[in-house]
This record gives sequence, C-alpha cells and structure tokens, in this order.
Amino acid sequence: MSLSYSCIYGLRASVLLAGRQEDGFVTIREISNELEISFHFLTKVLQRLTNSDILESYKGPNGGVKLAKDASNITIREIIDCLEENFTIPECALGLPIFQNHEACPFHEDWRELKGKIEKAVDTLTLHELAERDKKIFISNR
Amino acid sequence: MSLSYSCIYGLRASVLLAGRQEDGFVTIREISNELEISFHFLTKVLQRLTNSDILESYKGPNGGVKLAKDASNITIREIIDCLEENFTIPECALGLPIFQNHEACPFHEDWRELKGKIEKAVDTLTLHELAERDKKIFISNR
DNA sequence: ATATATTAAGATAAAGTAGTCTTTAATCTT
DNA sequence: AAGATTAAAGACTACTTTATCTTAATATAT
Repeated sequence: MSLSYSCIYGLRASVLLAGRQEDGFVTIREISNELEISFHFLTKVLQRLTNSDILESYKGPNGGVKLAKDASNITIREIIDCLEENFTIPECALGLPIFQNHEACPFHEDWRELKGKIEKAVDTLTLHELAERDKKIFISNR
Repeated sequence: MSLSYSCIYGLRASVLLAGRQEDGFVTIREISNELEISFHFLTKVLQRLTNSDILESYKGPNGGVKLAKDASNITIREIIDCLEENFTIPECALGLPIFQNHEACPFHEDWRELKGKIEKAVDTLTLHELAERDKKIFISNR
C-alpha cells in the first residue's frame, strides 16, 4: 500500500526542514515554492505535524515552521504515523492478495526478508540522515 | 501501488471460473455468493472482462459467465491489464518515493530482484495454475 | 404469448483524497 | 494604534473508487 500525497509532502517538507534546522522558522510559502507543492494543501499537512509536536510553528513576520526537536531524533516512522492512518507494510508484495498463503507464493520468502529491511529503515532512519544524503536522494512527488 | 478492489474481485472470480471451466456458464449471483462480493459491483467488473473477450456471457436461464478461452492460456497479466489502468510495479518498494535514487536506497537491489520475479509471475502464471493451487492459495479481499 | 431468469446499462450515492479559497488569529514593524 | 506578515481554521470544489438500485435487453421454459 503506497503512501498518500499528504504523507509524501510531509516527508519531503520534513527533510527540507532537517537540512535547514539552523535557519529557524521557514515559511510554508518558501517550502511550497521549493518543493512545488500547493501552498494551501501543504499548510494543512504541516498543521497536522505541528499538532503532533513534530513541527513547531510561529505566526507573523519571521514566522514559519521548524522541526520541534533535533532532526537526528525524528524517524521517518514518526512522520508516516502522523500523516498516514494505520500504515503497515503488507504481508504480500504490492498488496496483491493473491499470494497471501505462504506455501503458494513463489516469492513469499524474498518479500518477507525485504519487508523486514524496509520496516527497519522506516523505524530507524532519521530526518538528519536523510538530509545528509540530500544531494543523493531525490524525493519526488511520485 | 496496490490493486483496486475491482481488480482483486476480477482476479478471484476468474480463478473460480478456471476451477469450473467444465461447468459451462456460472451465474454471477453464484460467484458473488461464494466470494462474498457485492453482486451488482461484481457484475460491473465482469462486464469489463466480458467486453475484453476474457469472459463470455450468456443471458437468460442457464446463462452466466465463463472463461472465453482455456484457463491455461490466460495469465494474471491479462486480467490486471483489463481492470487496472496502467498497472506497473513501482521502481521503489511500496511506491515510497523516498528512495527512488538507486545509490541512496538501502534496499534498492533487493527490491529490483524481487520486482523482476513478481513481474515474471504476473506475466506467466495462468488461471489454470492458480486454480490448481486452489486449496493452497487463499485469495482474500485484502 | 407469458412469465421467469439472467446479464447489461444507467443513475445515483457515499466516502476518501487532493486541491482551492476565504476568513481568523497571532505577531511584528513602524 | 495601524498595517503588514504569517500560520490556523473552515468551507467548498473536483475527482476517483466503491457500492447500490432501478430499468432494459435477451434468452429460456411452459
């Protein structure tokens, strides 16, 4: 099951903020311009992250949003859990319900192994690490 | 990107029909009962398979639907292509757009390998083979 | 012919997601 | 105090998917 745009936008904005943590508050307008995301829609997404105390916001001139804690203490999992309801990596690759039975599936073992790796990455990779890879990693809007 | 319910229903119904090819026409009502799928919705799904000449239908008493050709000549791919617009297995596992860059992704190689296996299975597994495994394979509605 | 069975087709509804627009609240600058 | 800046909040639109309901078309059986 793939991620909603809300979640993708939230992840991308979070990584951007992680790369600019020393800048203090960054306006949502600036983020939306840089990532080419609808300003109003992004505002709603970031509101949710703010309400979950992942971001901190400030109104008025020089206001904006910033990470509420150090980027090295925020995992991808936290962002996803906030923006995606009941996110789980499916038992079967791609969510195909054809091969849910273990013996019948020609690639069940491969998938289980990979699924484990992905889960570990989601649980442990931090925004800091992602921001560090910033030039290598290209987080697109699908 | 996971499959739509339309596609899942279509796949399940097709496998059922493959297991009963000698029975001739099977009513949609019977299929919907057996698979616990909304009759009217299933009707619409099977209509599309009929229009694509994957199924053959017959109205009136003793009517119903059946596979238009031998189950061993119908691959999963055909069903999916009919019911799912532009089905492709994503470059990144789960469609997460975070790790689309090859070097940056911690499990890109594993996924590519598995993706290849899945694509091959989708392209080559036939309804006949699936029906044969019928008791082992459990195709659920997610 | 008439009644029945069955798929086909169309209209509508309900829910979720994505996106837009407007107003309000908070904060700063002057 | 007034005006400008910025996030927060709410209303609304558009689209897609899933689902339901009703009617039409076709075939059979008696």
